[in-house]
Amino acid sequence: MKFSSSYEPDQFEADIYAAWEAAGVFKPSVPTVPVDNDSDGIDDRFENNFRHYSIVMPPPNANGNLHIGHGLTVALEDSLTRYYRLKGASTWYVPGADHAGFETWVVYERELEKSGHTRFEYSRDELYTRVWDFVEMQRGNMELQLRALGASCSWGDLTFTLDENVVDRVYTTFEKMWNDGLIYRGEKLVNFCPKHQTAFADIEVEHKDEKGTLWDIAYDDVIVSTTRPETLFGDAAVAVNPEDSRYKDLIGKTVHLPLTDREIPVIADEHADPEYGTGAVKITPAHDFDDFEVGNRHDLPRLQVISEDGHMINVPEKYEGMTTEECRKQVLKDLKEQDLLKGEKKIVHSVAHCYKCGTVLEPMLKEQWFIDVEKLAKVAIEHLENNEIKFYPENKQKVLINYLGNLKDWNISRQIPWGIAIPMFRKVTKEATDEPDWIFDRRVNLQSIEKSGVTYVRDEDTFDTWFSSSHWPIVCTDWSEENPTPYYPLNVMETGADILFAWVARMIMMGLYVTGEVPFREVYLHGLVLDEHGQKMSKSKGNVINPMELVAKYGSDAFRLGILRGRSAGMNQAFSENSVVSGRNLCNKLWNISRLVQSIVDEDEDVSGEYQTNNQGEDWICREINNCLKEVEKDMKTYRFSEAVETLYSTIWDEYADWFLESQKIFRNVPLLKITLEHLLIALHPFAPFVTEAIWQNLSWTDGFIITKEWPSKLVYDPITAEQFENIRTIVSEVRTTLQALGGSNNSKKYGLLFDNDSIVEDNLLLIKSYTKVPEINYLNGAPRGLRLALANHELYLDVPENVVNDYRDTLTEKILSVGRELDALNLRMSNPNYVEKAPEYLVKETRDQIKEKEALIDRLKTQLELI
RNA sequence: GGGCUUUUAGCUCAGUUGGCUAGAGCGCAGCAUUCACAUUGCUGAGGUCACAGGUUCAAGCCCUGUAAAGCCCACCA
Repeated sequence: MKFSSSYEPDQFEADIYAAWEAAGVFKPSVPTVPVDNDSDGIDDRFENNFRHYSIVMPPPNANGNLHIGHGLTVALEDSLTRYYRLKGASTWYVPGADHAGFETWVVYERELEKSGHTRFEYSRDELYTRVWDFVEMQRGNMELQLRALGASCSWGDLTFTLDENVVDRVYTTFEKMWNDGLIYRGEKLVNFCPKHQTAFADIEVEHKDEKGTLWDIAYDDVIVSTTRPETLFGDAAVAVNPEDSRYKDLIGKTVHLPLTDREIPVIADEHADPEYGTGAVKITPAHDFDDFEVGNRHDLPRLQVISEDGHMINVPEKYEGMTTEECRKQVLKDLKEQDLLKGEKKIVHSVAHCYKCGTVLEPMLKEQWFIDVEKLAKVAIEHLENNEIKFYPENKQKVLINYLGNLKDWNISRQIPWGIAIPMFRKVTKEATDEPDWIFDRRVNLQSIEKSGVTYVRDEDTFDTWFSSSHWPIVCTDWSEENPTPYYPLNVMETGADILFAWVARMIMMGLYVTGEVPFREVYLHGLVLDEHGQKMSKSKGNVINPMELVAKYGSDAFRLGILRGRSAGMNQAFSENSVVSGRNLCNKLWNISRLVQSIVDEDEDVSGEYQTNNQGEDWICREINNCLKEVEKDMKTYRFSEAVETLYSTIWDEYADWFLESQKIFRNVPLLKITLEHLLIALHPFAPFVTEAIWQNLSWTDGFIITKEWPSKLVYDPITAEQFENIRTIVSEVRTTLQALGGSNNSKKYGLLFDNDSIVEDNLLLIKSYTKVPEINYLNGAPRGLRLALANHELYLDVPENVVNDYRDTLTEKILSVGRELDALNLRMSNPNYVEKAPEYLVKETRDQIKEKEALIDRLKTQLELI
């Protein structure tokens, strides 16, 4: 006997994981590149879908630790992987690590600052090397944590987002897009973080409502309203609404720009809202997104008055070099002195912030690389509307289509050194007028290149990480034009619902652009893991749960079972340690179940051979296990993880342990015990990989690894006999309930049972005795006495003395009343002719049968009451 | 301003094409104790399914509206 009395996860987990890895069981069993594919008459596509199962991990930050969301991701993805592996598919779960461009850069820059240095002391290339080393030092942590969570991923295929093949693929796509005219260099307003000195894509910007002030400033006869007086030096016009009668006469004239000697035109534009402020608005094309558009419509000059580091430039000397904040104060003061400040109002408006440091973002005129997304989005929408990708939850499909329909061009330039260098070189030889201003070249290790006597220097920017990660399904599966792997498209993309737009949308666009196919067949989006009160976890609130601590405390399986509990696609749901405790309990229960089965097997060592069923309980458990397997299969197909776990939980605990195993203490059926336990272990394995493998390795008769076994086939049993077991369960339950209802303590020790002619009871005396724990069951000699079990309707009596029976009168009366109420409801339904006519026949028949049953039950209960 | 989601037991959630007496885990109350497991077993209490209408023989589920909570998108100077 190798089983200790409780399951101790830390005694097994590390060894088991190491053994799996050593045995190579995580690798796909069918090669990932196509082998010579002889025609065997089977449709390749069908065969591919049938035999391969591929899933890639959303790459965790190589530099960080896993958080609770990663814990959920791994629990979901690994359960799928293990399930399909058991189902016989060649599964390929590709792990990844993210260089996390901006995130990591922020961390690194903080380290630099701590050591008293700044980014300006180093060249871009030096910084890149330094960050690389910094990340390299940390990288192992994340991988160890994935192992502790039990991720059965193919480690040899781990993809880092800066791997050579990733960079190659990204450059190939970029070159193709450049040649296709989908990439352009544009001077546009971009959201710029003055602290981090980089631009962002629209999607990375965090808008927050903030209190601000709306000032009214007199520009001659026109009073404009603005929240940013300091930008007035960049004004190119004043706009009024063409329908606004107040200003009609002014359109086309000029007004004097305060604090300067400039005159600017008054223009008519829809942008000006007559209802807002004074109805006249100053137009600053270089520092406001709306104004930029207005400027384009009216061909206005873009005057930049704020530098990238947030200081005033190109302004009257007095203001030159001030920060925007200082300048605002000074401008307001000067305006007031000249009596040009006509009013102020407190307002709440939405302000763009850096999602990392919270700094207010400055709209900044910059030359950047943009992707013209219109065509890409259009193709993506077509495929989505064609239902080529199935979404869980379903509604995200529409949400995504809607998003893609309104997408603006995508800024892919970032001014940070940590990332994939943009492979573009700018012409610096001025005389070469015939040559293009920019050329594509992969030699980004060079700062400058020569081409037919012309010198070009490399753009120092790097790619937005979403640009490279939009290739994730392609690069992880090593797809290529020459060798399109059967593992692409992925069977499923599992990731967070919060990055539907940032990542999923872009993977779809890029997958279609590069391969012509959608990158995955299904998408499962998980929601946020909230704390137990439904609050978002955050460091500042101090409610962050570290998954690795829970793994250490309760075991990896317990964590996985716990985090899957009560969770459904796309929903932000609460999580508490309780659910992990319940998972831990299940593991221990299964361990002890196995311990008991093993002990029976040990005692009856010589029994072997095929299983067969010999009594009601045995047929019944076969039926229940079959149902459970069917349910789990259905749940896995529809990504209902929580339900799958719940089904297994109750089958293992409430049915196998509480009913079947108890019966097996009397009837021992070793072959059946073995096969049923194996079935349950295999079925639970996707969710609780370690404890099931630990048990598998400890059982005397099993061999190999459970991880590579076959998903159980259905058990053979007799359905009629199985159903008879329900009788026994009803009898036992009624005995228990009645004993409890009698009040007092130790009832099950005090009273025995009496039975009369009743084959079910007679055949199962020992079993009933064992379940109910009554001291004895005797044949009833003479007239019935005690309490007859009226619900179960069997010739079985609780042998209790008359005074105790009397105490039971109230319970009985109450029972008669409640059954009577149910009967009334049924009769009412039948008295409705529409019901009898329109409801399906089987329902009407069912109602009739139930009425009969209830009537009979009331009769029995009444008879009994009279007897008392 | 547009869109999405949620509202079911004390808490966290199921309830898949409408079908009768709405489920689970945790928590709570009572009973049990040399039994594989106290990380246990047995029993029980607890719900006008947010609200108001409507469709239907039948509504937690479908439709309309209201309220509350949360999220996303958008240029409000």
